[in-house]
Amino acid sequence: MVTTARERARAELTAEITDSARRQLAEVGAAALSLRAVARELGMASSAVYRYFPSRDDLLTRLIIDGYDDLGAAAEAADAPDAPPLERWLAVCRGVRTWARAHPHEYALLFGSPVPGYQAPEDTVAAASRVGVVLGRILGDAARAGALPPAGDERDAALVSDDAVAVLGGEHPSLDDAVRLRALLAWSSLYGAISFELFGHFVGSVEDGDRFFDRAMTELARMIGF
Amino acid sequence: MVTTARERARAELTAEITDSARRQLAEVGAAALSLRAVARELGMASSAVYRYFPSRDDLLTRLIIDGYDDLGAAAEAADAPDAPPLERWLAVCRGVRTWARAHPHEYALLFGSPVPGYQAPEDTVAAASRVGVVLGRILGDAARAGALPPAGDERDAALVSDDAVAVLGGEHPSLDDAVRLRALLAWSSLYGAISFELFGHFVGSVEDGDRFFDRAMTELARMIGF
DNA sequence: TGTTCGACGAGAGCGGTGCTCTCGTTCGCG
DNA sequence: CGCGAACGAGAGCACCGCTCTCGTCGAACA
Repeated sequence: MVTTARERARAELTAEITDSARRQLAEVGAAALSLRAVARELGMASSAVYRYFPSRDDLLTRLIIDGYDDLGAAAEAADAPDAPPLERWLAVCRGVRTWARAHPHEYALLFGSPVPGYQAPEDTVAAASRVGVVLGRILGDAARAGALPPAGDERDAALVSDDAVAVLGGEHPSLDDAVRLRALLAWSSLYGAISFELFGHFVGSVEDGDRFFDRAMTELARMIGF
Repeated sequence: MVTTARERARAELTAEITDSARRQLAEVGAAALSLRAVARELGMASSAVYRYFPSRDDLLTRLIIDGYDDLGAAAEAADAPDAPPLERWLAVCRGVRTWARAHPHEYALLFGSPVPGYQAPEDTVAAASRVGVVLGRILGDAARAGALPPAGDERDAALVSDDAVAVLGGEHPSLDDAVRLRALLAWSSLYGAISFELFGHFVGSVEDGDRFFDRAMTELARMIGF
C-alpha cells in the first residue's frame, strides 16, 4: 500500500484546511467561521474546499473532534497519577479550566449551544469521553486505594448507564451508583462553573475567579468523597 | 400625555416583530433566526424592520431579555415560600429544568455560547438575576429560620462580591462566604446539569434523566447545607 | 388651518454566505 | 496507452444583514 502523490496532496490539503479553519475558529468563533474565508486564505476556489469537506458542518465536526481530543490531552497531562485523589481531581479541573480559558471559542463550540444541524455523536463520542475517562480513573484509583468511604452495593440501573459505570471505576465495593451519580454531577458542575465564568454569568458575583474555582472544585471533591 | 395612533401602531408592530422572532427562535434556533424571514412572515419589506430594531443583534437582545424574564417568572412560580428549604430548592430546580426542556432554543440562547457580538449586559443583567434572587431568597429564609448550620463570620471579599452577598441572604450569622460560595457553585451546577442534559453530553451515561436530576439537585442541596 | 419635518414602508442594491453545477485538466490504475 | 475518477476554477442560485433612496403620510407647530 503505497501512498500516491495525489493521496499525500489530499492529506496535506485537508490538514491545511483544518488548520486554517482552526485558526479562524480561534479568532472569530464558530458562528463567523466561513468556508469561503478558509478557501480565500488558502488561495483556492470555495468550491474546491467541498472536495474535502462535503459541508460546513462537516468541517465544524472535524474541529469539534479535534477540540475534544486537545482538551482530553490537556486533562490527561494535568493528571498526576501518584498524587492523592483530591490533588488529582483539582489538577484535572484546573487543567480543563486553563484549556477553556486559552481556547474560549473551541470551548464554546464543544460545550455551548449545539450547532443547528445536530452533529452526529458517533464520531465525537470517543474523543469527547477522554476527560471523562481521566475523571473515572481518579475515581477508580481512589476506590482501590481505599480513599473512598465504603458504600452499599446499590445498583440503580435506571440512573447511571452500564457504560458510565465501566468508565467510572467499574464494579468496586467502594463505588455504588450514589457515588457515581455524584461523580457525574461533579463532572457537569465543573463545566457549569467554567461555562458561567467564560460566558459572563459570574460577572458581578465572583471577584477572584481563580480562588473561587479552586474552592468550588474542592467543594465538589468533598461531595464526591475525596 | 396621549398616545398617538402612530405610537400605538409602532408598539403593536414592535410586539408583532418580537412575537414572530420568538416563534422562529423556538422553531429553528437563534443561529438560523433571520430578520428577513420575520419581515416575510409579517408581510413587510425587510428594510422596514430596521425602523424598529437597528440590527439583528438588538432583536436577539430583546429575545434574551424576554427569555430571562420568562425563566425568572417560572422559577418564582415554582418556589413555595412556606416549604422547607430543601423542598423549595428542589422545586425551583425542577422549575428551571422544566422551562429549559420546554424552551430549548431559548435556553441555549441564554446559557449556551454567547452571540458573536457580545450582548450588552446592562439591559440583560436585571432580567437575568431573577432566578438568582429566588435562590438567594431561599438561602436567606433558611438562614433566618435557623435551618442552616451556623458558620464563622468569615468575609472573604475577594471571593464573592458585595452584590452577590446582598442577593444571597444578606449579612446573616448563619451565612459566611463559604456558604455563599457553595450556593453560587450550586447555582452554576444546576445549569451545568441542565446544559449537559439538553446539549446531549449525558447521552450514554444517564438513563433516567428525571430521577438523575432530582437526586443530583438533592446532592447539591446537601452541599449547601439544606 | 396650512405647512413643514420626521417617521414610515418599499424597493434596489452591496457584499457576504453555503452550496451546486459544469467544464477543462491531470493523475493513477488497468 | 487509454480511460475514468479526482481535482480546481468559475459561474450561478438563493439567502443573509444592512444601507440608501424615494415617495407617502401623520403630527406637531406657526
